Amino acid sequence: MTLDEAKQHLIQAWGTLGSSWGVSRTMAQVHALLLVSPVAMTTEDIMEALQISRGNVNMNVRDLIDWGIVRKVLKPGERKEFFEAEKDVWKVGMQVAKERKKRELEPLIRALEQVSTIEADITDPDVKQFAETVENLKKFANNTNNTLETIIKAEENFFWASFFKLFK
Amino acid sequence: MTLDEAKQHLIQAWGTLGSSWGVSRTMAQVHALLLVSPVAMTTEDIMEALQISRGNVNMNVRDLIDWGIVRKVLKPGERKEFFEAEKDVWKVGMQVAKERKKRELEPLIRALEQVSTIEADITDPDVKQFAETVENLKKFANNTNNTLETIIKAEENFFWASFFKLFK
DNA sequence: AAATACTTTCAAAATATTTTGAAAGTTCAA
DNA sequence: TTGAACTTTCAAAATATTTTGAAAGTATTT
Repeated sequence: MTLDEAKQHLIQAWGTLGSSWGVSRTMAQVHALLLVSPVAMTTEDIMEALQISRGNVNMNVRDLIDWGIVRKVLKPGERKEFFEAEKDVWKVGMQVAKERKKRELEPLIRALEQVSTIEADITDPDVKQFAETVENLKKFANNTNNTLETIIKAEENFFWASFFKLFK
Repeated sequence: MTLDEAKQHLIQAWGTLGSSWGVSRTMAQVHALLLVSPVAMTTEDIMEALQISRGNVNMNVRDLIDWGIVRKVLKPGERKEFFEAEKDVWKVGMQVAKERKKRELEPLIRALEQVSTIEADITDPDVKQFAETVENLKKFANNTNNTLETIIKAEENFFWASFFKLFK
């Protein structure tokens, strides 16, 4: 397998996986492309490499930037914008965990809070069982949220710790 | 908020969230419906409650059964099949983690193994950096896989432990 | 100020996914 | 074996998502 074949394979695999992670195939492919590119790429480069339109590249790159896993880089003397992916896979993982927590878990927790304001006869066994299910869901969601929070915090501290070591 | 309103709210919220978890809205809604139903439901009940077609109910219930979070129950004397959701949200969470591990993480790891069989000049800096990125992805994926494995195993042991306690 | 080099937007087109419902399949009782 | 009660399948329709590309927008140079 040559380098280019290997890259193609990885981009394909990443793209396929994307869909099960709630990310569109193209967005995942753009991410993979930047991840394995040794240099920052322009919109044109990405269009060419993945055979997709300008608008498509623009939207997906913007989303990846929103996720905090791709950066815009400006090269002195160049008008064009270049894009590069965060290469530290741990940081990528943490960033994704952080965003998913914010986008998925937190809205769920808010919805559950809402639903648990139900005002009904607590002696009704149906009400009681519903209240219990919601309570369990809340506990579960909060527990997951806290666990993620702890892991993310720990990772961030670890990151800053190694960062500050540079100045010691 | 009445019981029925609260149920509707929860079913809606669960459905909305489903999409970001790579599960179709309807499948998530069927799950939520069964989760908050105090009794097992028939295909007709689900059709009625969610206003969806027979075929749709059939497919989604089958998928939920595949995920291991909904069970078919047969009532003596009844020809119809009834469905009920696993009510223990921890078990549901573990089951989902287990399935996602199998369906998403494991294929990724296999793809990465494939890609790392690249045979190319290791002195080429581009090849070297690619190999490194793949190596890091592998480490990350394996680490996540092992962590999940450990958590799932721990939960299962815990479950069986409490189960056996019943007989002490 | 005008031309140039780029980026962004967004309505329409293409594509992918989900849903329907009727027909085919299955099971069971008589 | 037939018919009634139910479940499953799947091609076509409906719906949702993604992609395109040209026009509008923005920034920089001349």
